[in-house]
Amino acid sequence: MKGLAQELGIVSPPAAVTEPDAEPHLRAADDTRYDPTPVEQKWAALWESDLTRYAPEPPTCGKPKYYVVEMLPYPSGALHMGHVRNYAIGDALARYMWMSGHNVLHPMGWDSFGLPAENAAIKHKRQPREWTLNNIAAMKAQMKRLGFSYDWSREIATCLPEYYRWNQWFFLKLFEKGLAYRKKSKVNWCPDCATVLANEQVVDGCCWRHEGTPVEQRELEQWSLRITNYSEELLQGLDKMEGWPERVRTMQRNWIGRSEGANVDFKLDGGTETKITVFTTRIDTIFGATSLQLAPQHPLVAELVGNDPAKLASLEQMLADQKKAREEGDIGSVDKKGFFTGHCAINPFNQERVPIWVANYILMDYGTGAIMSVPAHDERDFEFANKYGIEVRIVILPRRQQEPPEAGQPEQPVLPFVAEDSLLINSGPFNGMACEEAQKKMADFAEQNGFGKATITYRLKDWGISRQRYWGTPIPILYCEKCGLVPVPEDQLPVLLPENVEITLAGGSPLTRVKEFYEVACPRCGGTARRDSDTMDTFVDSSWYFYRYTSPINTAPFDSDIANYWFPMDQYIGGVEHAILHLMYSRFWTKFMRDIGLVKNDEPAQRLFTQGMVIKNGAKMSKSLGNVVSPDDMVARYGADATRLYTLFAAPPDRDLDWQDQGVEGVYRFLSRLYRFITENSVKMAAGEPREYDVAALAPGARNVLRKLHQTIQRITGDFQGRWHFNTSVAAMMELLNACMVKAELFAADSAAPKAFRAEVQRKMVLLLSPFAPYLAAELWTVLGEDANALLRHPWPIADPLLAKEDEVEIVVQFNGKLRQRLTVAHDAEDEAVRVTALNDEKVKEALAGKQIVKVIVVKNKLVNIVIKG
RNA sequence: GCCGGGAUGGCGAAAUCGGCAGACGCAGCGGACUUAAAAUCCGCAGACCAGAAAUGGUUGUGGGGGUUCAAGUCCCCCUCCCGGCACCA
Repeated sequence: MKGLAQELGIVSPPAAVTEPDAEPHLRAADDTRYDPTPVEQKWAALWESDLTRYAPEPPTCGKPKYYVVEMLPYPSGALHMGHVRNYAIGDALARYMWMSGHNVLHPMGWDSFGLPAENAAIKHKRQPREWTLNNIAAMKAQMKRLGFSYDWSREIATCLPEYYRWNQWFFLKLFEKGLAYRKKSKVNWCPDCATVLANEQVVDGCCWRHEGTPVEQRELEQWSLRITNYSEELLQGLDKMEGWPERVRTMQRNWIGRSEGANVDFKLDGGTETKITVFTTRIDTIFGATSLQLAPQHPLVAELVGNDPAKLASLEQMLADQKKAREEGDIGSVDKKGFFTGHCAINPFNQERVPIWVANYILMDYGTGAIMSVPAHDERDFEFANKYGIEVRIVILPRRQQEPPEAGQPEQPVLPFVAEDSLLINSGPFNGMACEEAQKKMADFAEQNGFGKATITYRLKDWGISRQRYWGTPIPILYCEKCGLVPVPEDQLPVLLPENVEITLAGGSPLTRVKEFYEVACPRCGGTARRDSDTMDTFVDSSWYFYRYTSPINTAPFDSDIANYWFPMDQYIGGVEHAILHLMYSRFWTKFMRDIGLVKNDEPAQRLFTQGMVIKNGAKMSKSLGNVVSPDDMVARYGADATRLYTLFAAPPDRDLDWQDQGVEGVYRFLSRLYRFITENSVKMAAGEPREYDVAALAPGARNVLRKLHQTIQRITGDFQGRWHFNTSVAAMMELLNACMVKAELFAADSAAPKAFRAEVQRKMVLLLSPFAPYLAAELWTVLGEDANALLRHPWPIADPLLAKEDEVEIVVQFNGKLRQRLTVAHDAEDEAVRVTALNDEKVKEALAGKQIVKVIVVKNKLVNIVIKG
């Protein structure tokens, strides 16, 4: 299969990864250190020529499948260290899985639509397509140089028609099922992007891409996807997703923001049938409602306010304040303001008249945009009521205060009093009920009498996907003068994005200016129609790309049978910044695909891993801070292996990593030592040569090295199967090498140690190294006379617990928990024997003189603690 | 305010089950090799006190309390840092 760039006919040759001459001091004439560049380039070239090297086997191979994906990058032009870290983690895991007998799928692709390409087009006068494809070529070259084990034959780029036509296909399916709909509404508009943003893309009132650019509210008609149809399932699913970090699950729960309550209709006083529906989570306090509060944008406000100039002015002011607060990002701290409309409504529970107010703290886009205000039992209502002198009526009391211990009035609770572990008072027929019971009974009562019902409200909103930009997937919809809205027939997909379009950030969607695209004949009536000129949010692209990897075919988004073999992903790896956006959208997409029969899984990924950021000098790497470390520079100086290994060694993968240039050097020194250790003492075994040897006959020094080897296998295998703390895996390899170097004579040419023993140590060291530093591993495997091409699927070494076990252990003797003496005893020695040994030790006896022993605690292989008095 | 995650030498960190705190590495110091340097190799190294030294003692995992023979680890309270949500009715 051809490579992607080839297939496309890349406009200019891929930018070579430049490897400037390394620092002179690293390459002195008699420098004995490992020079990674020629070695790594040799293997990179060999691996490049073998396109099926990292291809999975067919599902019938009988091996357990393992599907690991790292989040695909945006092709900005160059990899940064965060990418390297992300991919080094995934690559180590993929290689370990191959070696432990799995059928591994490990693909890579490009999230290649998006605004930066348009900005580059404006700034450098280059076409987004050309710019993007060149970036892909450059970054792919970097990835190959880094030695990642991707099956490039499955590479996808979301900006290509082969891919985005399926976005369009999905859109039509969503439209067919009523899950894609058009609505005119207030939307978030970023003036710098010159386009609309989804709610998820607004951070503190500003654009997620342009910190400090406040998002404006504009009234626009655009396409939305009904992700809210899945609110409940998206929420419920989180409980079962134990392979996902709690942090991400919590963030998604917060984002979905489910709250249980009830809608209640208040009729307008004055005989009309007009109703105001409020949403409340505390219907049990409805007898304490002393006003209704409407959001300034509430549709009824205009009618209630009429043309009273004072009220109109207040309303205007309120809207302006809200806008300002939103732009400053401190909505919560704004002073509560409001005014009485002059109208009242009727509380359906007690037929009381309650005044209707408009208040700036009521949000139109949550619940119904109207609330019943219960000042006694809600903090915000309390504050508002005090300011405007609205009645405060207590309708619940803490249980213990229901029957005062002494005569007299029950003690007043401190207001506002919100505890749900309370009982109702002043609530007519509901008096004496517990809050929880009342909530149910009152909602039922409302429903039976037709003025309300139990309701669940979510904070999650539908996903607005229209973008007024060029570089994205065209929305496959036409607007015909006669037929109205017409979906593009499926067999006419893809709707190709036109090329050579003039890009500006002004004047709405660039596509409206491309006549041959914009103006078309209606497929139904042949009359004049125009295309939807918006493109899709790029989060559509990334919502399903990992399915496409499994079978990039041209008759469907992917082959369902093959997808069902690989899905769910066993492991998904990426940055936590996608916790809500991408990870919520792709869960939604999976559920939709399941519902139309494309896949069987409910969730895309069994396990999710979110790696920490790479920072330097305590701050995120950025050009403006001048603290960016270029992977190319590191690769040129220390090699790909050392660069990757350092990203794993410097910190546990889930924590932020503070980059230190000298740290890479340390890891590089380790690789050099290992290189020298094996090349200078290499033990090659012939094909039929026996690999067995008598362990019991090994000299103590050799036995210690063998023990350390098996302990190292245990530790590294444990890290892969457990917490992924590869920093300790690397440390363990360093310890093993140190142990070998200390006993260098064991491996010298004239060594008395069995050849098979020496070979075993060297071979297993290389096997352990290979998931982390594949180039050096391949080189050393060859040095040992083995076939480096077979290394990828060579069985992972298995630790022998008997060989790993210590014969003797050092235990400590404590007096009341304080260390007093160290003793060496046999491993697993009987507690009683250890106790006797400890108590008979000269130093211990001396220290015990005149003291009374209260108790002696023996912990096997650890310590003896003597509890003394006096 | 609510939720989640953190705080361990000069620095990155380790200690996976309550049992020797500081593995491994960086930086540092001392030594070997070298005309010299680089590279490499060997050794020292939490802090404080005593000692010429070997060594001995005290103290020490953000702060305070508790449980325990024993706490970086478990419980309660507090401080600070990072992330998410936040006038969500």
